[in-house]
Amino acid sequence: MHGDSQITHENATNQNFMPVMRALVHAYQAFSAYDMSGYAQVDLTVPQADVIFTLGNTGGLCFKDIGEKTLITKGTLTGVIERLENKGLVKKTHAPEDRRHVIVTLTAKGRKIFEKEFPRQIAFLKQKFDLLSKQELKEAERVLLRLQEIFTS
Amino acid sequence: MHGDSQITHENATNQNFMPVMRALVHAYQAFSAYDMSGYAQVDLTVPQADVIFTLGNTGGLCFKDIGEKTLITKGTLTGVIERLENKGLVKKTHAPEDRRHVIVTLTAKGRKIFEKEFPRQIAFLKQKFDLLSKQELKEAERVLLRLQEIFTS
DNA sequence: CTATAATAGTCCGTATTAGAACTAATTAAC
DNA sequence: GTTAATTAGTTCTAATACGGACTATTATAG
Repeated sequence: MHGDSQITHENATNQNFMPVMRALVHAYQAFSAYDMSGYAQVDLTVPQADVIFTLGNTGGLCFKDIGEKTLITKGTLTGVIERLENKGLVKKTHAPEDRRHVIVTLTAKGRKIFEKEFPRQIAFLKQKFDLLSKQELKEAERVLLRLQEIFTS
Repeated sequence: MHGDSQITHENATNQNFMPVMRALVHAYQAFSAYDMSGYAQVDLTVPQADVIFTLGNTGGLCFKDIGEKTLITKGTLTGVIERLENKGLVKKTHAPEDRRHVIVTLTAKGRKIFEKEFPRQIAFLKQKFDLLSKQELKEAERVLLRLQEIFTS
C-alpha cells in the first residue's frame, strides 16, 4: 500500500489536472471554430488561407519553411499547395542553387486575395481578442507559453 | 484620417493579440502531439480512444451525447463508431422509447480496453501536467476558460 | 387528425491529417 | 571520387473533419 497515488479507471477523471486539460481543448476548439467561420464567405479553407497569409509579404518560401510556419506536415502540404495552384493563387518554381527546393510564390491573383483577406480576417479575430484587457492578454500569453513548454520538454 | 486603427496587410501581423493567438495554437498543438504519442503502442486513434473513454463508466450513450462530449461532429462520428464496432469494442442498439436514438455501448472487450488504457493515458498526461504548480494549474484554468468565453460569446 | 417542423443518424463530396515508402538531389565519409 | 547518409518533395493509405442532402422517427400546429 502506498497512498492513493494509483490511477484507476474509476478515479482517473478526478485527477486535478483534468479541468485544465478540458479547458485547453475547449478554448482551442472555440477559437478554431470562430476562426473557421471567418472564411465562410471566402473560397479558402483554413489551411489554404494559412499558406496564403504565410506567403504574403515574402518573396516566396520553400515547402519546408511553409510547413514549419503553418505546422502543416509535408505530406499534407503537397495537396494544399496543389489546390492553391489550381485556383491560380500560387506558383511553384525550382530553386536553381538547390534543385531539391521548390519555391512557392503568390501570383498576382494570390497577392490580391492576400491583401484583401488577410486584414479582413485579422480584424475579424481582433473583435474577439479586444474583449481581453491588456492585463489578460499578457497573462494569457505567459500561461500558454508555459503550457507549450511543458509539452515540448 | 482617423488614427492608426486601420488594419492593412502590412501592419496586420503587428496587432497586439497576435502573440497570444500564436501561443494558443502552439500550446494546443504541443499538447495534441504529446497526447497522440501516448497511443503509439495502442491500436486506437485519438478520436477512437476519446469515444471509448467517454463511454467508460456509463451504461451507453447515444450519438448526440457522444458528439457533444467529444466534440466530434455527427458525420464523422458515424465512421469512428463503425470502426470501433468492426474492432468489436462497441455495439449499437436502438432505443425502444425513441427509435431515432442509437445507443452505443462498450462490449466486454471494449470495457477491458477502457479499464487498461484510460488510466495508462491519464498517467501519461499527468507526467507533463505535474510539471505545473497548483498555482499555475489554477491560473491556466482561469485563463483558458476566459478564452473559451470570448470565442463563444 | 393531418400537414409541418424538428430531431437523430446515415451517406456523400471535398479537404485535411499523419505517417510510411519512394524518388531525386545534395552532402558527408572514407 | 565514389559510396553512404541526409534532405526535400511526392505519393499512397487509412482515418478524421465539416457541411449538406437524405431517411426515418417523433413532436407540434392548426
